[in-house]
Amino acid sequence: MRSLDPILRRLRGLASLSDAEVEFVRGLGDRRERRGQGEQLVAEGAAARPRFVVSGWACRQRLMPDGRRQIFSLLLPGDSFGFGTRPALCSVTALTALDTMDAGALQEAARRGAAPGLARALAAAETLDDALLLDHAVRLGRMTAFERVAHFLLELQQRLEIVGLGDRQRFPLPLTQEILADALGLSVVHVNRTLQQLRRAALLELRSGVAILLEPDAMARVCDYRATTTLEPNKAA
Amino acid sequence: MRSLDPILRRLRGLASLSDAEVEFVRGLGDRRERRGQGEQLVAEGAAARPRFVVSGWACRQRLMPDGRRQIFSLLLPGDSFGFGTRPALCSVTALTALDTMDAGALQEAARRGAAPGLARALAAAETLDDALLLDHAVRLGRMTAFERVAHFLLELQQRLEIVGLGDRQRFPLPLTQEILADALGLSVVHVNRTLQQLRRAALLELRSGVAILLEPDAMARVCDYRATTTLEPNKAA
DNA sequence: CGCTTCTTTGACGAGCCTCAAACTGAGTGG
DNA sequence: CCACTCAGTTTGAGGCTCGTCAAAGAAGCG
Repeated sequence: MRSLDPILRRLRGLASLSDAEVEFVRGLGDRRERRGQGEQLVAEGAAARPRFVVSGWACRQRLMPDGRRQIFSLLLPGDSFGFGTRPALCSVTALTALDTMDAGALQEAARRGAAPGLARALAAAETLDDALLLDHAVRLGRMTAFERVAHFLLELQQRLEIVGLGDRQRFPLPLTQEILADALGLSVVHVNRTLQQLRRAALLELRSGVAILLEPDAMARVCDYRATTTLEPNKAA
Repeated sequence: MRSLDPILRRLRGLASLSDAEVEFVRGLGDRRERRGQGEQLVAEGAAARPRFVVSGWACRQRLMPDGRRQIFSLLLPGDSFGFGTRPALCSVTALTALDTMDAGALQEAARRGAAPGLARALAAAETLDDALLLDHAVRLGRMTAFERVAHFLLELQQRLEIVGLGDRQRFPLPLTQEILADALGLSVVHVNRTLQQLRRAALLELRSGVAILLEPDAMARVCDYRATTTLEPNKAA
């Protein structure tokens, strides 16, 4: 089941999994759900069931009554959401067409101790999410528009490379500038101008949904990007 | 032990506690630690031991190499930090002189099922922290300076009232404008001018470390403030 | 008191936003 | 196959918000 690769790559990057655990995840393949762009997967305050993103992009977000939106994080293929038993603190919305997979059985297995590796991977995933949210708060509160965009693109590059959807320089970016604006706390117009600035600086190329970081290291320097990782890197391949 | 009131008030606001559990918390009173203003309580990446703030204010924050600072949340009397077993994602620093109390025994009791009420309260506290962090991200990303300050003051009013350190209008505010600036993603000068704007609008009074919200409801309207609470309010007094 | 920290004020400029309109490209239907 | 539409991107003009720099008050504190 090739389509589960991002999920497995992500989990194995977060903790070592036994062969049985890998098979267990592969066996989850049923219980898919397909959602269209713009559909809400989880409402704020609702009890969510645990799921993985199989393909497509989603986000956690909140809307203000006057229409302003803040995106807290992007959910990429391989990412999980709805774990933990509490009601959702923000809504989850599909940014593109989306395939998700139910992970209730996985959560249950981890909970009762049947899959220690998976349990560790899920805990690490949660920690990583929290760390990325702090990174995001720093972007929003203390970085310039130029730094925010660069920093955000570097984060996406890293996360997508981990799940096998991009390399060190190139990755899919199926987002409108409006979505970037709502994630980065900027206006659409200013996102547009900032992207042009990155292009003029020969740091970035954008072509039909693909981003190319021409000089990732230089880009990381201008925004003080440092990869956010968990502390237990996977020792196994 | 009157000094433990904020802690007990907060926990009982998050979940119903048995009498035994209340006594258990009271019995924790030893193992205090006193820290001076500016001291770091937890370093980023360090393993933290669980503690309560008994008195004084602290914050979670990150520093950028060039000196920029982002404050993620304030820790008020009654607040806990260092729970959970993972290394700290950001540092914790005393904003005033500070008294903390070790809560290792409490965490242990909750973990092994000996104190279900306390366990629920701790889980609710964590959820609330997460929710407040999302509120904060919305402030940083999508609110004007005026809205940010108003919204932040309303949050503080609510949290302090819960722990018995203020009423509907009045509460202690032992923060410099620089700290407010680093929390709200603004410059000190602009925080100053925004506070004056709130005073001119007859919404706020500040006198020697005490804030007075002259019209909390009007203030809540201008920044669309809605109290962030957990879903299990305490039924008992 | 004299020092330091914090607050306040002014002047100025840059960053970012808003409004508005033109442009592009990918459907879509005639 | 060609308008036509619609979402998204780009550009321009103008202005407000907010930041920076600098210095003057005010307020704690030893």
